[in-house]
Amino acid sequence: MSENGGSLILALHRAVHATTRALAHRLPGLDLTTPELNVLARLASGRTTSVRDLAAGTATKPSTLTSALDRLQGRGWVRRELDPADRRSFLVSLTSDGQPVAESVRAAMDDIERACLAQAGEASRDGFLAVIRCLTEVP
Amino acid sequence: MSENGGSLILALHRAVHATTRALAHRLPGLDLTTPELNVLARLASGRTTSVRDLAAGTATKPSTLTSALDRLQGRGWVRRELDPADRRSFLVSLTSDGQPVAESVRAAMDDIERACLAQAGEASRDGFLAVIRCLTEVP
DNA sequence: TATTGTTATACTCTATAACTATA
DNA sequence: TATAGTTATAGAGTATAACAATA
Repeated sequence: MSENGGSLILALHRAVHATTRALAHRLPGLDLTTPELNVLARLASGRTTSVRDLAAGTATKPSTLTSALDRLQGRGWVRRELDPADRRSFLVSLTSDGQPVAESVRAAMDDIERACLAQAGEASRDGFLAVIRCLTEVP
Repeated sequence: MSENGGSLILALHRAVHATTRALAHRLPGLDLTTPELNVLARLASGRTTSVRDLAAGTATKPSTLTSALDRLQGRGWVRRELDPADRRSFLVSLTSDGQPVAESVRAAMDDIERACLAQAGEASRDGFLAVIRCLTEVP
């Protein structure tokens, strides 16, 4: 496999590209972009969230989410309702049509992660998450 | 920090976005895109490579590299020479102007990684790389 | 006939700023 | 005055296919 570049950050980038392709391969015909996948994965638990929370949780810009949510809503998979407690804000949730789609996305992610941890060893998980966490919080 | 989503893949995506911003912050005025950063980081060691190798090493499409290399070449930082051994292929390398730029990119990446490992513990590195490696190779 | 790299195309993401409505 | 979300804009990435030159 030639050379790895010796950089955690370069390795990180390669992994994102690879998992994006692996997800597309496991979800044929769904034709979902990365932000759409991330939104569905986060909603799969049945949670209702604001756009702001989705932006923070999926590391995408609110303006990117607007169009991603537009597409998901256009497919009938996601719903936006005004939050009665703060009418500037939306409550984003899955529709009954969207629920199984989101679950299949989540299942594909879990499948990849399970296969990966089985190979790398469960013990690797902690080290992975520790490095990910500090890379995510680096100023 | 609200919620993490419990997914290695979502965590991976957040980390990439965060490191991209951290790099831009540490290299003000350089105005480099992600593929450009990756190319410079890979060339920083003085290595000469083909576009094909760069594509594999940075996880970007050859068609993306064409425009990234065009911009780096336009800034006088990178050079493309025909490979005499295979005249379909280019030898891509840094110019003398590009060398210090590439080294500063590499230094910024190393800086982030060092700070991160100091916090997470050197022992985390192996687990991180093991998970990254299998995520990168997942079919 | 296969491979290297470029070009072309369509769609999406990123980043930023301006804007509306609400707080 | 600040915040939530949308809209607008410009530049770039992604994916794919077609293409020329070379192998």
